[in-house]
Amino acid sequence: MTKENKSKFAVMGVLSICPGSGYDIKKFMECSTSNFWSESYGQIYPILKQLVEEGLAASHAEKQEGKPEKYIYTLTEQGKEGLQDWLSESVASAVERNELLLKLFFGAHIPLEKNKEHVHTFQELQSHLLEKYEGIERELIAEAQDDATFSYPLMTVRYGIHRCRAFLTWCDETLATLHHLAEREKTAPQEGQESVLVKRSIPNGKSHSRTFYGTD
Amino acid sequence: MTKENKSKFAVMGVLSICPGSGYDIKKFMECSTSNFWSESYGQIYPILKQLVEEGLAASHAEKQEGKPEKYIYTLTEQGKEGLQDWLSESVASAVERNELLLKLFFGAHIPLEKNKEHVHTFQELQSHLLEKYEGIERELIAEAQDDATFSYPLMTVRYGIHRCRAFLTWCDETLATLHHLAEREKTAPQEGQESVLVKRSIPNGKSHSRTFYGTD
DNA sequence: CGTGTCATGTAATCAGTTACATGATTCA
DNA sequence: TGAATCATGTAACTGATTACATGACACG
Repeated sequence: MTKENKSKFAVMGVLSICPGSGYDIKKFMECSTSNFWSESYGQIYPILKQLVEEGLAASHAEKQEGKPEKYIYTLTEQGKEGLQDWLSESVASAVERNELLLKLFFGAHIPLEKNKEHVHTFQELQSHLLEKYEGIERELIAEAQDDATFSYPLMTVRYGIHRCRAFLTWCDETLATLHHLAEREKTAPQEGQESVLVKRSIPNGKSHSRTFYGTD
Repeated sequence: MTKENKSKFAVMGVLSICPGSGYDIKKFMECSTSNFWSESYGQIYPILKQLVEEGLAASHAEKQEGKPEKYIYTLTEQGKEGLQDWLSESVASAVERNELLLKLFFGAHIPLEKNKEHVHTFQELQSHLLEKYEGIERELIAEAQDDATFSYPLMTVRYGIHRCRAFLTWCDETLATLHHLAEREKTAPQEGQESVLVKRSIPNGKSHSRTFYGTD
């Protein structure tokens, strides 16, 4: 199988539990999968067209009262099979980029307070997310009682909750470290504007560059 | 400031602590920032050229014994300032895609065992990562004793450790849920191949589509 | 009649990976 | 001589966002 596009399966997944228009798909994702997946119209509409061409979905126009007509897409049997095949395939784990960590890694270049701010902003974000997830969790637990189907979305929310809590713990720890570092800085001789990191950089290529933190 | 490219600052960051060639930058990232950031040559070399054009870096050729010549890049004063400015800017938090969660969300479409496999694979990955991070942590703790500079990379490793542990907890929990679901399935009347999710899908657009799990 | 929402689409652009092309040097 | 590593680069392609263009319909 040629390296398939995940967006396609995201769209098929939404159609599988709720046939609808491109517009509907976007709306669905925004309220249901937005914390781990979203698509723009620029992706959705071409994919929908492609799905029909490949016989994985079928569309029909539908008149609505008081609203413009829309094209409802439904997965074909072939489409359902295709989705199931993809769902069964093992997950390709990609390394995700993290801007916060990138900034923090080079944090010695800027005032300590700035780093604290970054962590603090992240902390607030995570605590809001946690609240949001816990709200969704409550709803889903209720629904999962009589319909086991809801257990799956629930698992994804639980993932978010575990992650949020871990990040909040890390924030506390990191803010404490930063605070501790600030204490040290006060007593130790001042380095001025120029950061320590820059000073210890290797001026020419002769010296074999050292591993800064890694294994491998 | 026009929406700036993060790759550029990643490269500048590496140069700030260790001037070197494009090749060196790649190597550095592979052993130091690979769990939250990496770049390909296709990005690095054009960026290096661009940095020189913008006066943010300077390069000079350097002959090496037993190896081909290489071009060493060093940040200029302007480059250092540019980096510091970016490091001080607040972090733009983007929603990251998660293929595992996408598959799990639609997990009701496939046999329970398949979902277990996905979680189990993820579990193994996380436990290997945790081991790796803990190894790096030990090294960095030692180094951070005499050089506070290493506290920053250490924070990024701690982030990884907290996250790994949370994910491992989630894996245990989720595997238990899946196990529990399997027990239920045995006693409950069989649904056959067709999944419940598909059955409860809304057949036409008349019915206002319900929120499947979300707030907002 | 203007604004807001519903609805569909395309074009331009950007970001990023992969594959490819080249070549020096060392070592078995 | 051929493989391995060091080293630099480009071209093609894919993936994805953003901006843009269009238009129906409702409501104030």
